[in-house]
Amino acid sequence: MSGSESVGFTLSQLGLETSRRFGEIVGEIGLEPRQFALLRGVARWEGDAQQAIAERLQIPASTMVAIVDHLEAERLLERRPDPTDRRARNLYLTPAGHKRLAEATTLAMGLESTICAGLQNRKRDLLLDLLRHVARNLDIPSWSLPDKGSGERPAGL
Amino acid sequence: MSGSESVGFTLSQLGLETSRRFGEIVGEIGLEPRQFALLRGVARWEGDAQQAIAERLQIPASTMVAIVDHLEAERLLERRPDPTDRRARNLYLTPAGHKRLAEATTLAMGLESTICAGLQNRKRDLLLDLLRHVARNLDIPSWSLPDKGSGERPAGL
DNA sequence: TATTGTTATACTCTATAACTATA
DNA sequence: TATAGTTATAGAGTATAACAATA
Repeated sequence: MSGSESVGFTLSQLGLETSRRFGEIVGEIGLEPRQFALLRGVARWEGDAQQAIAERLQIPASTMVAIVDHLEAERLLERRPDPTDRRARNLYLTPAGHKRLAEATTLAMGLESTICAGLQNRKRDLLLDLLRHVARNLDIPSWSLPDKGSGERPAGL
Repeated sequence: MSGSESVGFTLSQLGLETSRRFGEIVGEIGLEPRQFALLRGVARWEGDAQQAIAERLQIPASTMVAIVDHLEAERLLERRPDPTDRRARNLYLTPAGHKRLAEATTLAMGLESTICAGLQNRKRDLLLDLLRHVARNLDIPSWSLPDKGSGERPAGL
């Protein structure tokens, strides 16, 4: 973790730098990483209540309010009253929200290309396999990791 | 970075979890990750001035004061006056500091074992090679990554 | 004038708990 | 009573800039 030849240390460095780069890149179109994560979440669970989505993304309720406020002020998503429960606010992406999410996704794919530059497909797959092995060693639940076509997908960075 | 099959997303997840685990583990012997990083830095550059070490670890001067205060209160390191510059304070590990650093290093090696469990040496080396390739793609300077026996080593997580 | 270490301060981030309106 | 969303608030963490001693 801390010395030479350490997988742990290298992973923590690369993870930090990857997150930093991602934040920098989506920042160019005016998004913070967790705003991007929320746009993805709303796209995935469109029409669900604000707190239901917050819970799945592990965002505290009070923090959620601020993020939704901001994205709503930018007209990227909307709160709509729930017809069957007047306490609840259901979340929907606006057309602008869909567009912004698509842009951010494109940027994320660009970063993925940068990260994997010079790796043949076979080596990239090998790397992913090895990383998934490590994920299991760290007890990272599979639903929080990308994998081949199984059900739930992660909502963001 | 955000979707399935993404190296970027997986790296950021693993990096976060690795750092979290490391913090948890060294926490058991009363250290925070950056306190560990500083102990390592002082061991590596023992006798150098407080700010010189802070700069190498990219710790702001005012933050450094608090960390050194704490470690000095715990008698893990000492400030000693510089005989040639009365403004400067040179840092030294105490015997207890050396001991604590060794304990933390042992714990870090344990985490490394957990991370790499079930990987043959050949696969582990392959993983490290692939991660170094990614590091180059991300312009992470080689001096900040563990590598085979070259000069400067990273000071901590 | 510049630099070392320190202190004070301001700022961000986040979570906790109180509050309202509903259920 | 309990829950959805909101607001207010307090805490941690961190950086910025002012300060005293020394170069």
